[in-house]
Amino acid sequence: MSGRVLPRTFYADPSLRVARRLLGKLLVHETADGPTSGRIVEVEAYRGPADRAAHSFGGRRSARNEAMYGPPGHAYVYFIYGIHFCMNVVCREPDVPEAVLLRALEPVAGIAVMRARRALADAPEWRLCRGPGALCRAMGITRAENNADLCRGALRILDAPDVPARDVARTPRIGVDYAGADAARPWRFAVRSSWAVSGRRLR
DNA sequence: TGTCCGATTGGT
DNA sequence: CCAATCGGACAG
Repeated sequence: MSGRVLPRTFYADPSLRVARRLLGKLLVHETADGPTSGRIVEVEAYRGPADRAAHSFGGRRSARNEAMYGPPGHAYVYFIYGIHFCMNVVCREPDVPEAVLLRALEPVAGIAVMRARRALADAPEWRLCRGPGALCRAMGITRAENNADLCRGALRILDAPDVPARDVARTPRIGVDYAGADAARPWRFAVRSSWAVSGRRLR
């Protein structure tokens, strides 16, 4: 599992740009269970105080979303529906709360470990990291990884070839119908050719 | 302190 | 379509 760790400057940009560029990169997590990794194939940009769908909408700041206000290149992990965790990558400089939600990966390494963690009988590989909650479960990402530095440590993102524009789809974000006009903005990015992408089939 | 509901998932 | 399951956000 080699490859350069993405430098902090990669994340010090608007979430829309970071989201697009994150496609194709490799998320790695080394735990006591063993290493797991996957290629990022679906993400969503959350754009800060002006974005009704963002946890930082209106400048909301609390213990839960504090990581969003921290330096770029860190994880923002939150607990949702009493069951699942979701992982975001924090963007931009401190006090500018933008982030990118990781929604799906193509499993690359540690597939047996992922399958064991998912506790889904005979889960096919393409299902292991499909969806933000599923991805965290398979990768062993929980509350403990909130605020983790992605540039050094057990949870990190490695550089890998960019996905060409013709293979990238843009759609509205999923599960944010409450966000009014912002619900329709095309801030979800997904790799068309990937079988691991969540939701409805892309074109 | 009490109520409401979510950036989800998997099974019916 | 719906239950699972809990803690954040906000009203009072």
